Amino acid sequence: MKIATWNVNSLRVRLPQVLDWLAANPVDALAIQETKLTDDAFPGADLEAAGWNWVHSGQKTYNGVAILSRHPLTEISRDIPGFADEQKRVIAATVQTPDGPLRVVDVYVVNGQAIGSEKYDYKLRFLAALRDYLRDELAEHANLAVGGDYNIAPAPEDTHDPEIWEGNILCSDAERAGFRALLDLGLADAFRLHPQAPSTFTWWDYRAAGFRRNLGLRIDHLLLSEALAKRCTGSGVDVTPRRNERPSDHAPFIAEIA
DNA sequence: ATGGTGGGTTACCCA
Repeated sequence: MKIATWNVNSLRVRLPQVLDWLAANPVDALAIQETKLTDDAFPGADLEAAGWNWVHSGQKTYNGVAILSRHPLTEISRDIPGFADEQKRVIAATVQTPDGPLRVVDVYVVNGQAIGSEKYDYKLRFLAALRDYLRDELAEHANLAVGGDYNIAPAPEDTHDPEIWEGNILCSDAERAGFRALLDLGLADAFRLHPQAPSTFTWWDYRAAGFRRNLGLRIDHLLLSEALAKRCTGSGVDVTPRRNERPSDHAPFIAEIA
């Protein structure tokens, strides 16, 4: 079984690339972020024609999250219960795999813009609410995978240059503490369950030829409950879609579960 | 060290 997460930066633009990628990577679940579409504009018919079930929670221009699977999707939930938020950043569904239910939470964490800004404060509040939500999800679902764009590089080695990034947005102590609090619930960072090449990233700035020079960050993650982590046999970033024409600025991250 | 790009929209936008 394979689970993946990918920030596509506009599904309107990236749908052909997503369909191509899915054809080559028939994962059991794909968590998509930044669809930037309202629900009525979601390309559900195109996905269904290719054999994919889907759930989506979107809005105009910004944010928007979707889960795709060839298996049935049930127990669909949107947003973080009890956390008032106009922005569409969270969706969850239970994937009815042949091997049993897999709970998938898809999250697009707030970017935060700059330390000390209003958006940064919103990010920290979002992370605290997410932790409480995932605590409850874990209590109900043994097989829980939380995929998404967390907009946090967990450690200095998750940046191309700690000299530039340490203490900066996406790398501040408070953001990293918010991420660690998720791990402390009993979730494992699938990336770190297996050996990885140094300087492996999931996002590269469009500017300054960031991808060509591998000036990236590892900010997209799949967190696995203990039961899934025990069965995780591999994980890695697929950089190939980042080489496409008109690519997303993020690459997919995949975890394989036995 | 700076500024660069690419989504979206037509904004003092957001990443």
